[in-house]
Amino acid sequence: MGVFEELQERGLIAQMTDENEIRELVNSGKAVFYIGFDPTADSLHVGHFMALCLMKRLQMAGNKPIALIGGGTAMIGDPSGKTDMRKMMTQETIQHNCECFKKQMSRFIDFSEDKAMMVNNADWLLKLNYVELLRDVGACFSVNRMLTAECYKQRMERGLSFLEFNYMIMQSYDFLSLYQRFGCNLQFGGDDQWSNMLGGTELIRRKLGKDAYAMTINLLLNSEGKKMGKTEKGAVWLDAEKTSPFDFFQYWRNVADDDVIKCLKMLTFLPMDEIRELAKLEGSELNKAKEILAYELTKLVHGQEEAEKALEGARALFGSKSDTDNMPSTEISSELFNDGSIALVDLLVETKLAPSKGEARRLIQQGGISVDDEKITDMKSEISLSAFEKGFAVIKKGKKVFHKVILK
RNA sequence: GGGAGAGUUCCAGAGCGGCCAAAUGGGGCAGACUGUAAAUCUGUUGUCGACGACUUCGGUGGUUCGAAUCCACCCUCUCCCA
Repeated sequence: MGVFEELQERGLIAQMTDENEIRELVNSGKAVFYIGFDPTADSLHVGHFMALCLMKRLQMAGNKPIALIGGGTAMIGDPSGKTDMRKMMTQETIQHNCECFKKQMSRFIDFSEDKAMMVNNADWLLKLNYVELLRDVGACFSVNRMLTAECYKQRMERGLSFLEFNYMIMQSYDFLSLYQRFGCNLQFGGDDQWSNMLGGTELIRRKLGKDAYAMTINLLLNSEGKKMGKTEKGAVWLDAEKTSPFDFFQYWRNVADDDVIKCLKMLTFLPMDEIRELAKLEGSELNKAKEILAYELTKLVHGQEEAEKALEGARALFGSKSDTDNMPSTEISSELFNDGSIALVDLLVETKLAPSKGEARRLIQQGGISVDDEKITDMKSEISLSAFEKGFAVIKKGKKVFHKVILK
């Protein structure tokens, strides 16, 4: 079984320009392909992670990946599938984000010995001359055709600026450039990129009379059809500073029953045989599969050590043992105490368990807060220094959020 | 360039001089039930020294005892005509 078949079986493949050609290229291990990442934030998130996994899978099969960082395209902003216009990003922010991306990517992909490359499209896009580009590339695009592209559909109702409209041209130009520089004739990406990618293959055909191919992978959607990897608080980041390994672990530990197997298939490197076994589990047994999913992903993103810690921490907490070593924590100084005690409300705000005192009061009133396993419902409660005799206290918010408060 | 309309709290979307911290729905948070799942039901959802006070309805000024609501100018967006 080739890598292509494996991708297929894992449910990753969404659309392709030419199945046979792509299968051939990829399975023979001779493909040079690229995936683009626009630095729109200072950390990669789960969506990027899928693409990185794809890269890794193909790299393991002998193919050569090019990671394209979109320092140039980020200046434009991809309108695909977006309902609103993006805020324009400053050049400094983009530069900063590029650096962050680079760092994170090198952890997943092996860039040594020319086994993979990393390039930034700012290197060629920013130098472009407007009129030259129009004559060179603009002539190859039909506005009529572009307007019918799926990715602009939502925007046709709410408005699309000329700036964003050009995104497709920029991405197409990238593909052309990479083809010419590195012989890259394959582009992969999320399914929302399909139109943009087709633009590239067509540009190459028109300009060079050569064939290039594109393939998209399915977006990670949950059983309700919403994008996964997002929480109310924003994306689930790969940066440990932005999403702690414990929270990351918990996110996957808590996926819906219907989504576990899909996630295992699409996001982990577990052999398919093993996944098929797990797929037989039913009811509460599925919790095992969830635990494996969470562990595997945390291991991939944060390393084995962090994954073990998160797993043990979670087990201890939910298994009512008293292991507090791996719990998210906040250090507070005794200066915050007045006459040997601090209002619980203030403590909740201090630990960021509640964004405001009002919210903190509500949590307490509704019975959502316990301190050292003791439920507290009086919103005027004070926590005295004596509660910290062992050096710390554990606050539990709701059913799943644990937090250790350490006294300094 | 001409004309028409819109901008409200996390989102969608009511309100069109006082009864508005602002209907309703979604989302979030918490409670019950459970398997750290889903569904369901209940409560809650601007801030604070909290039966009260303070700051919010694109921005800046104005009218008024009183403005999200009326007026002027500005900004942004949508639509129609060119």
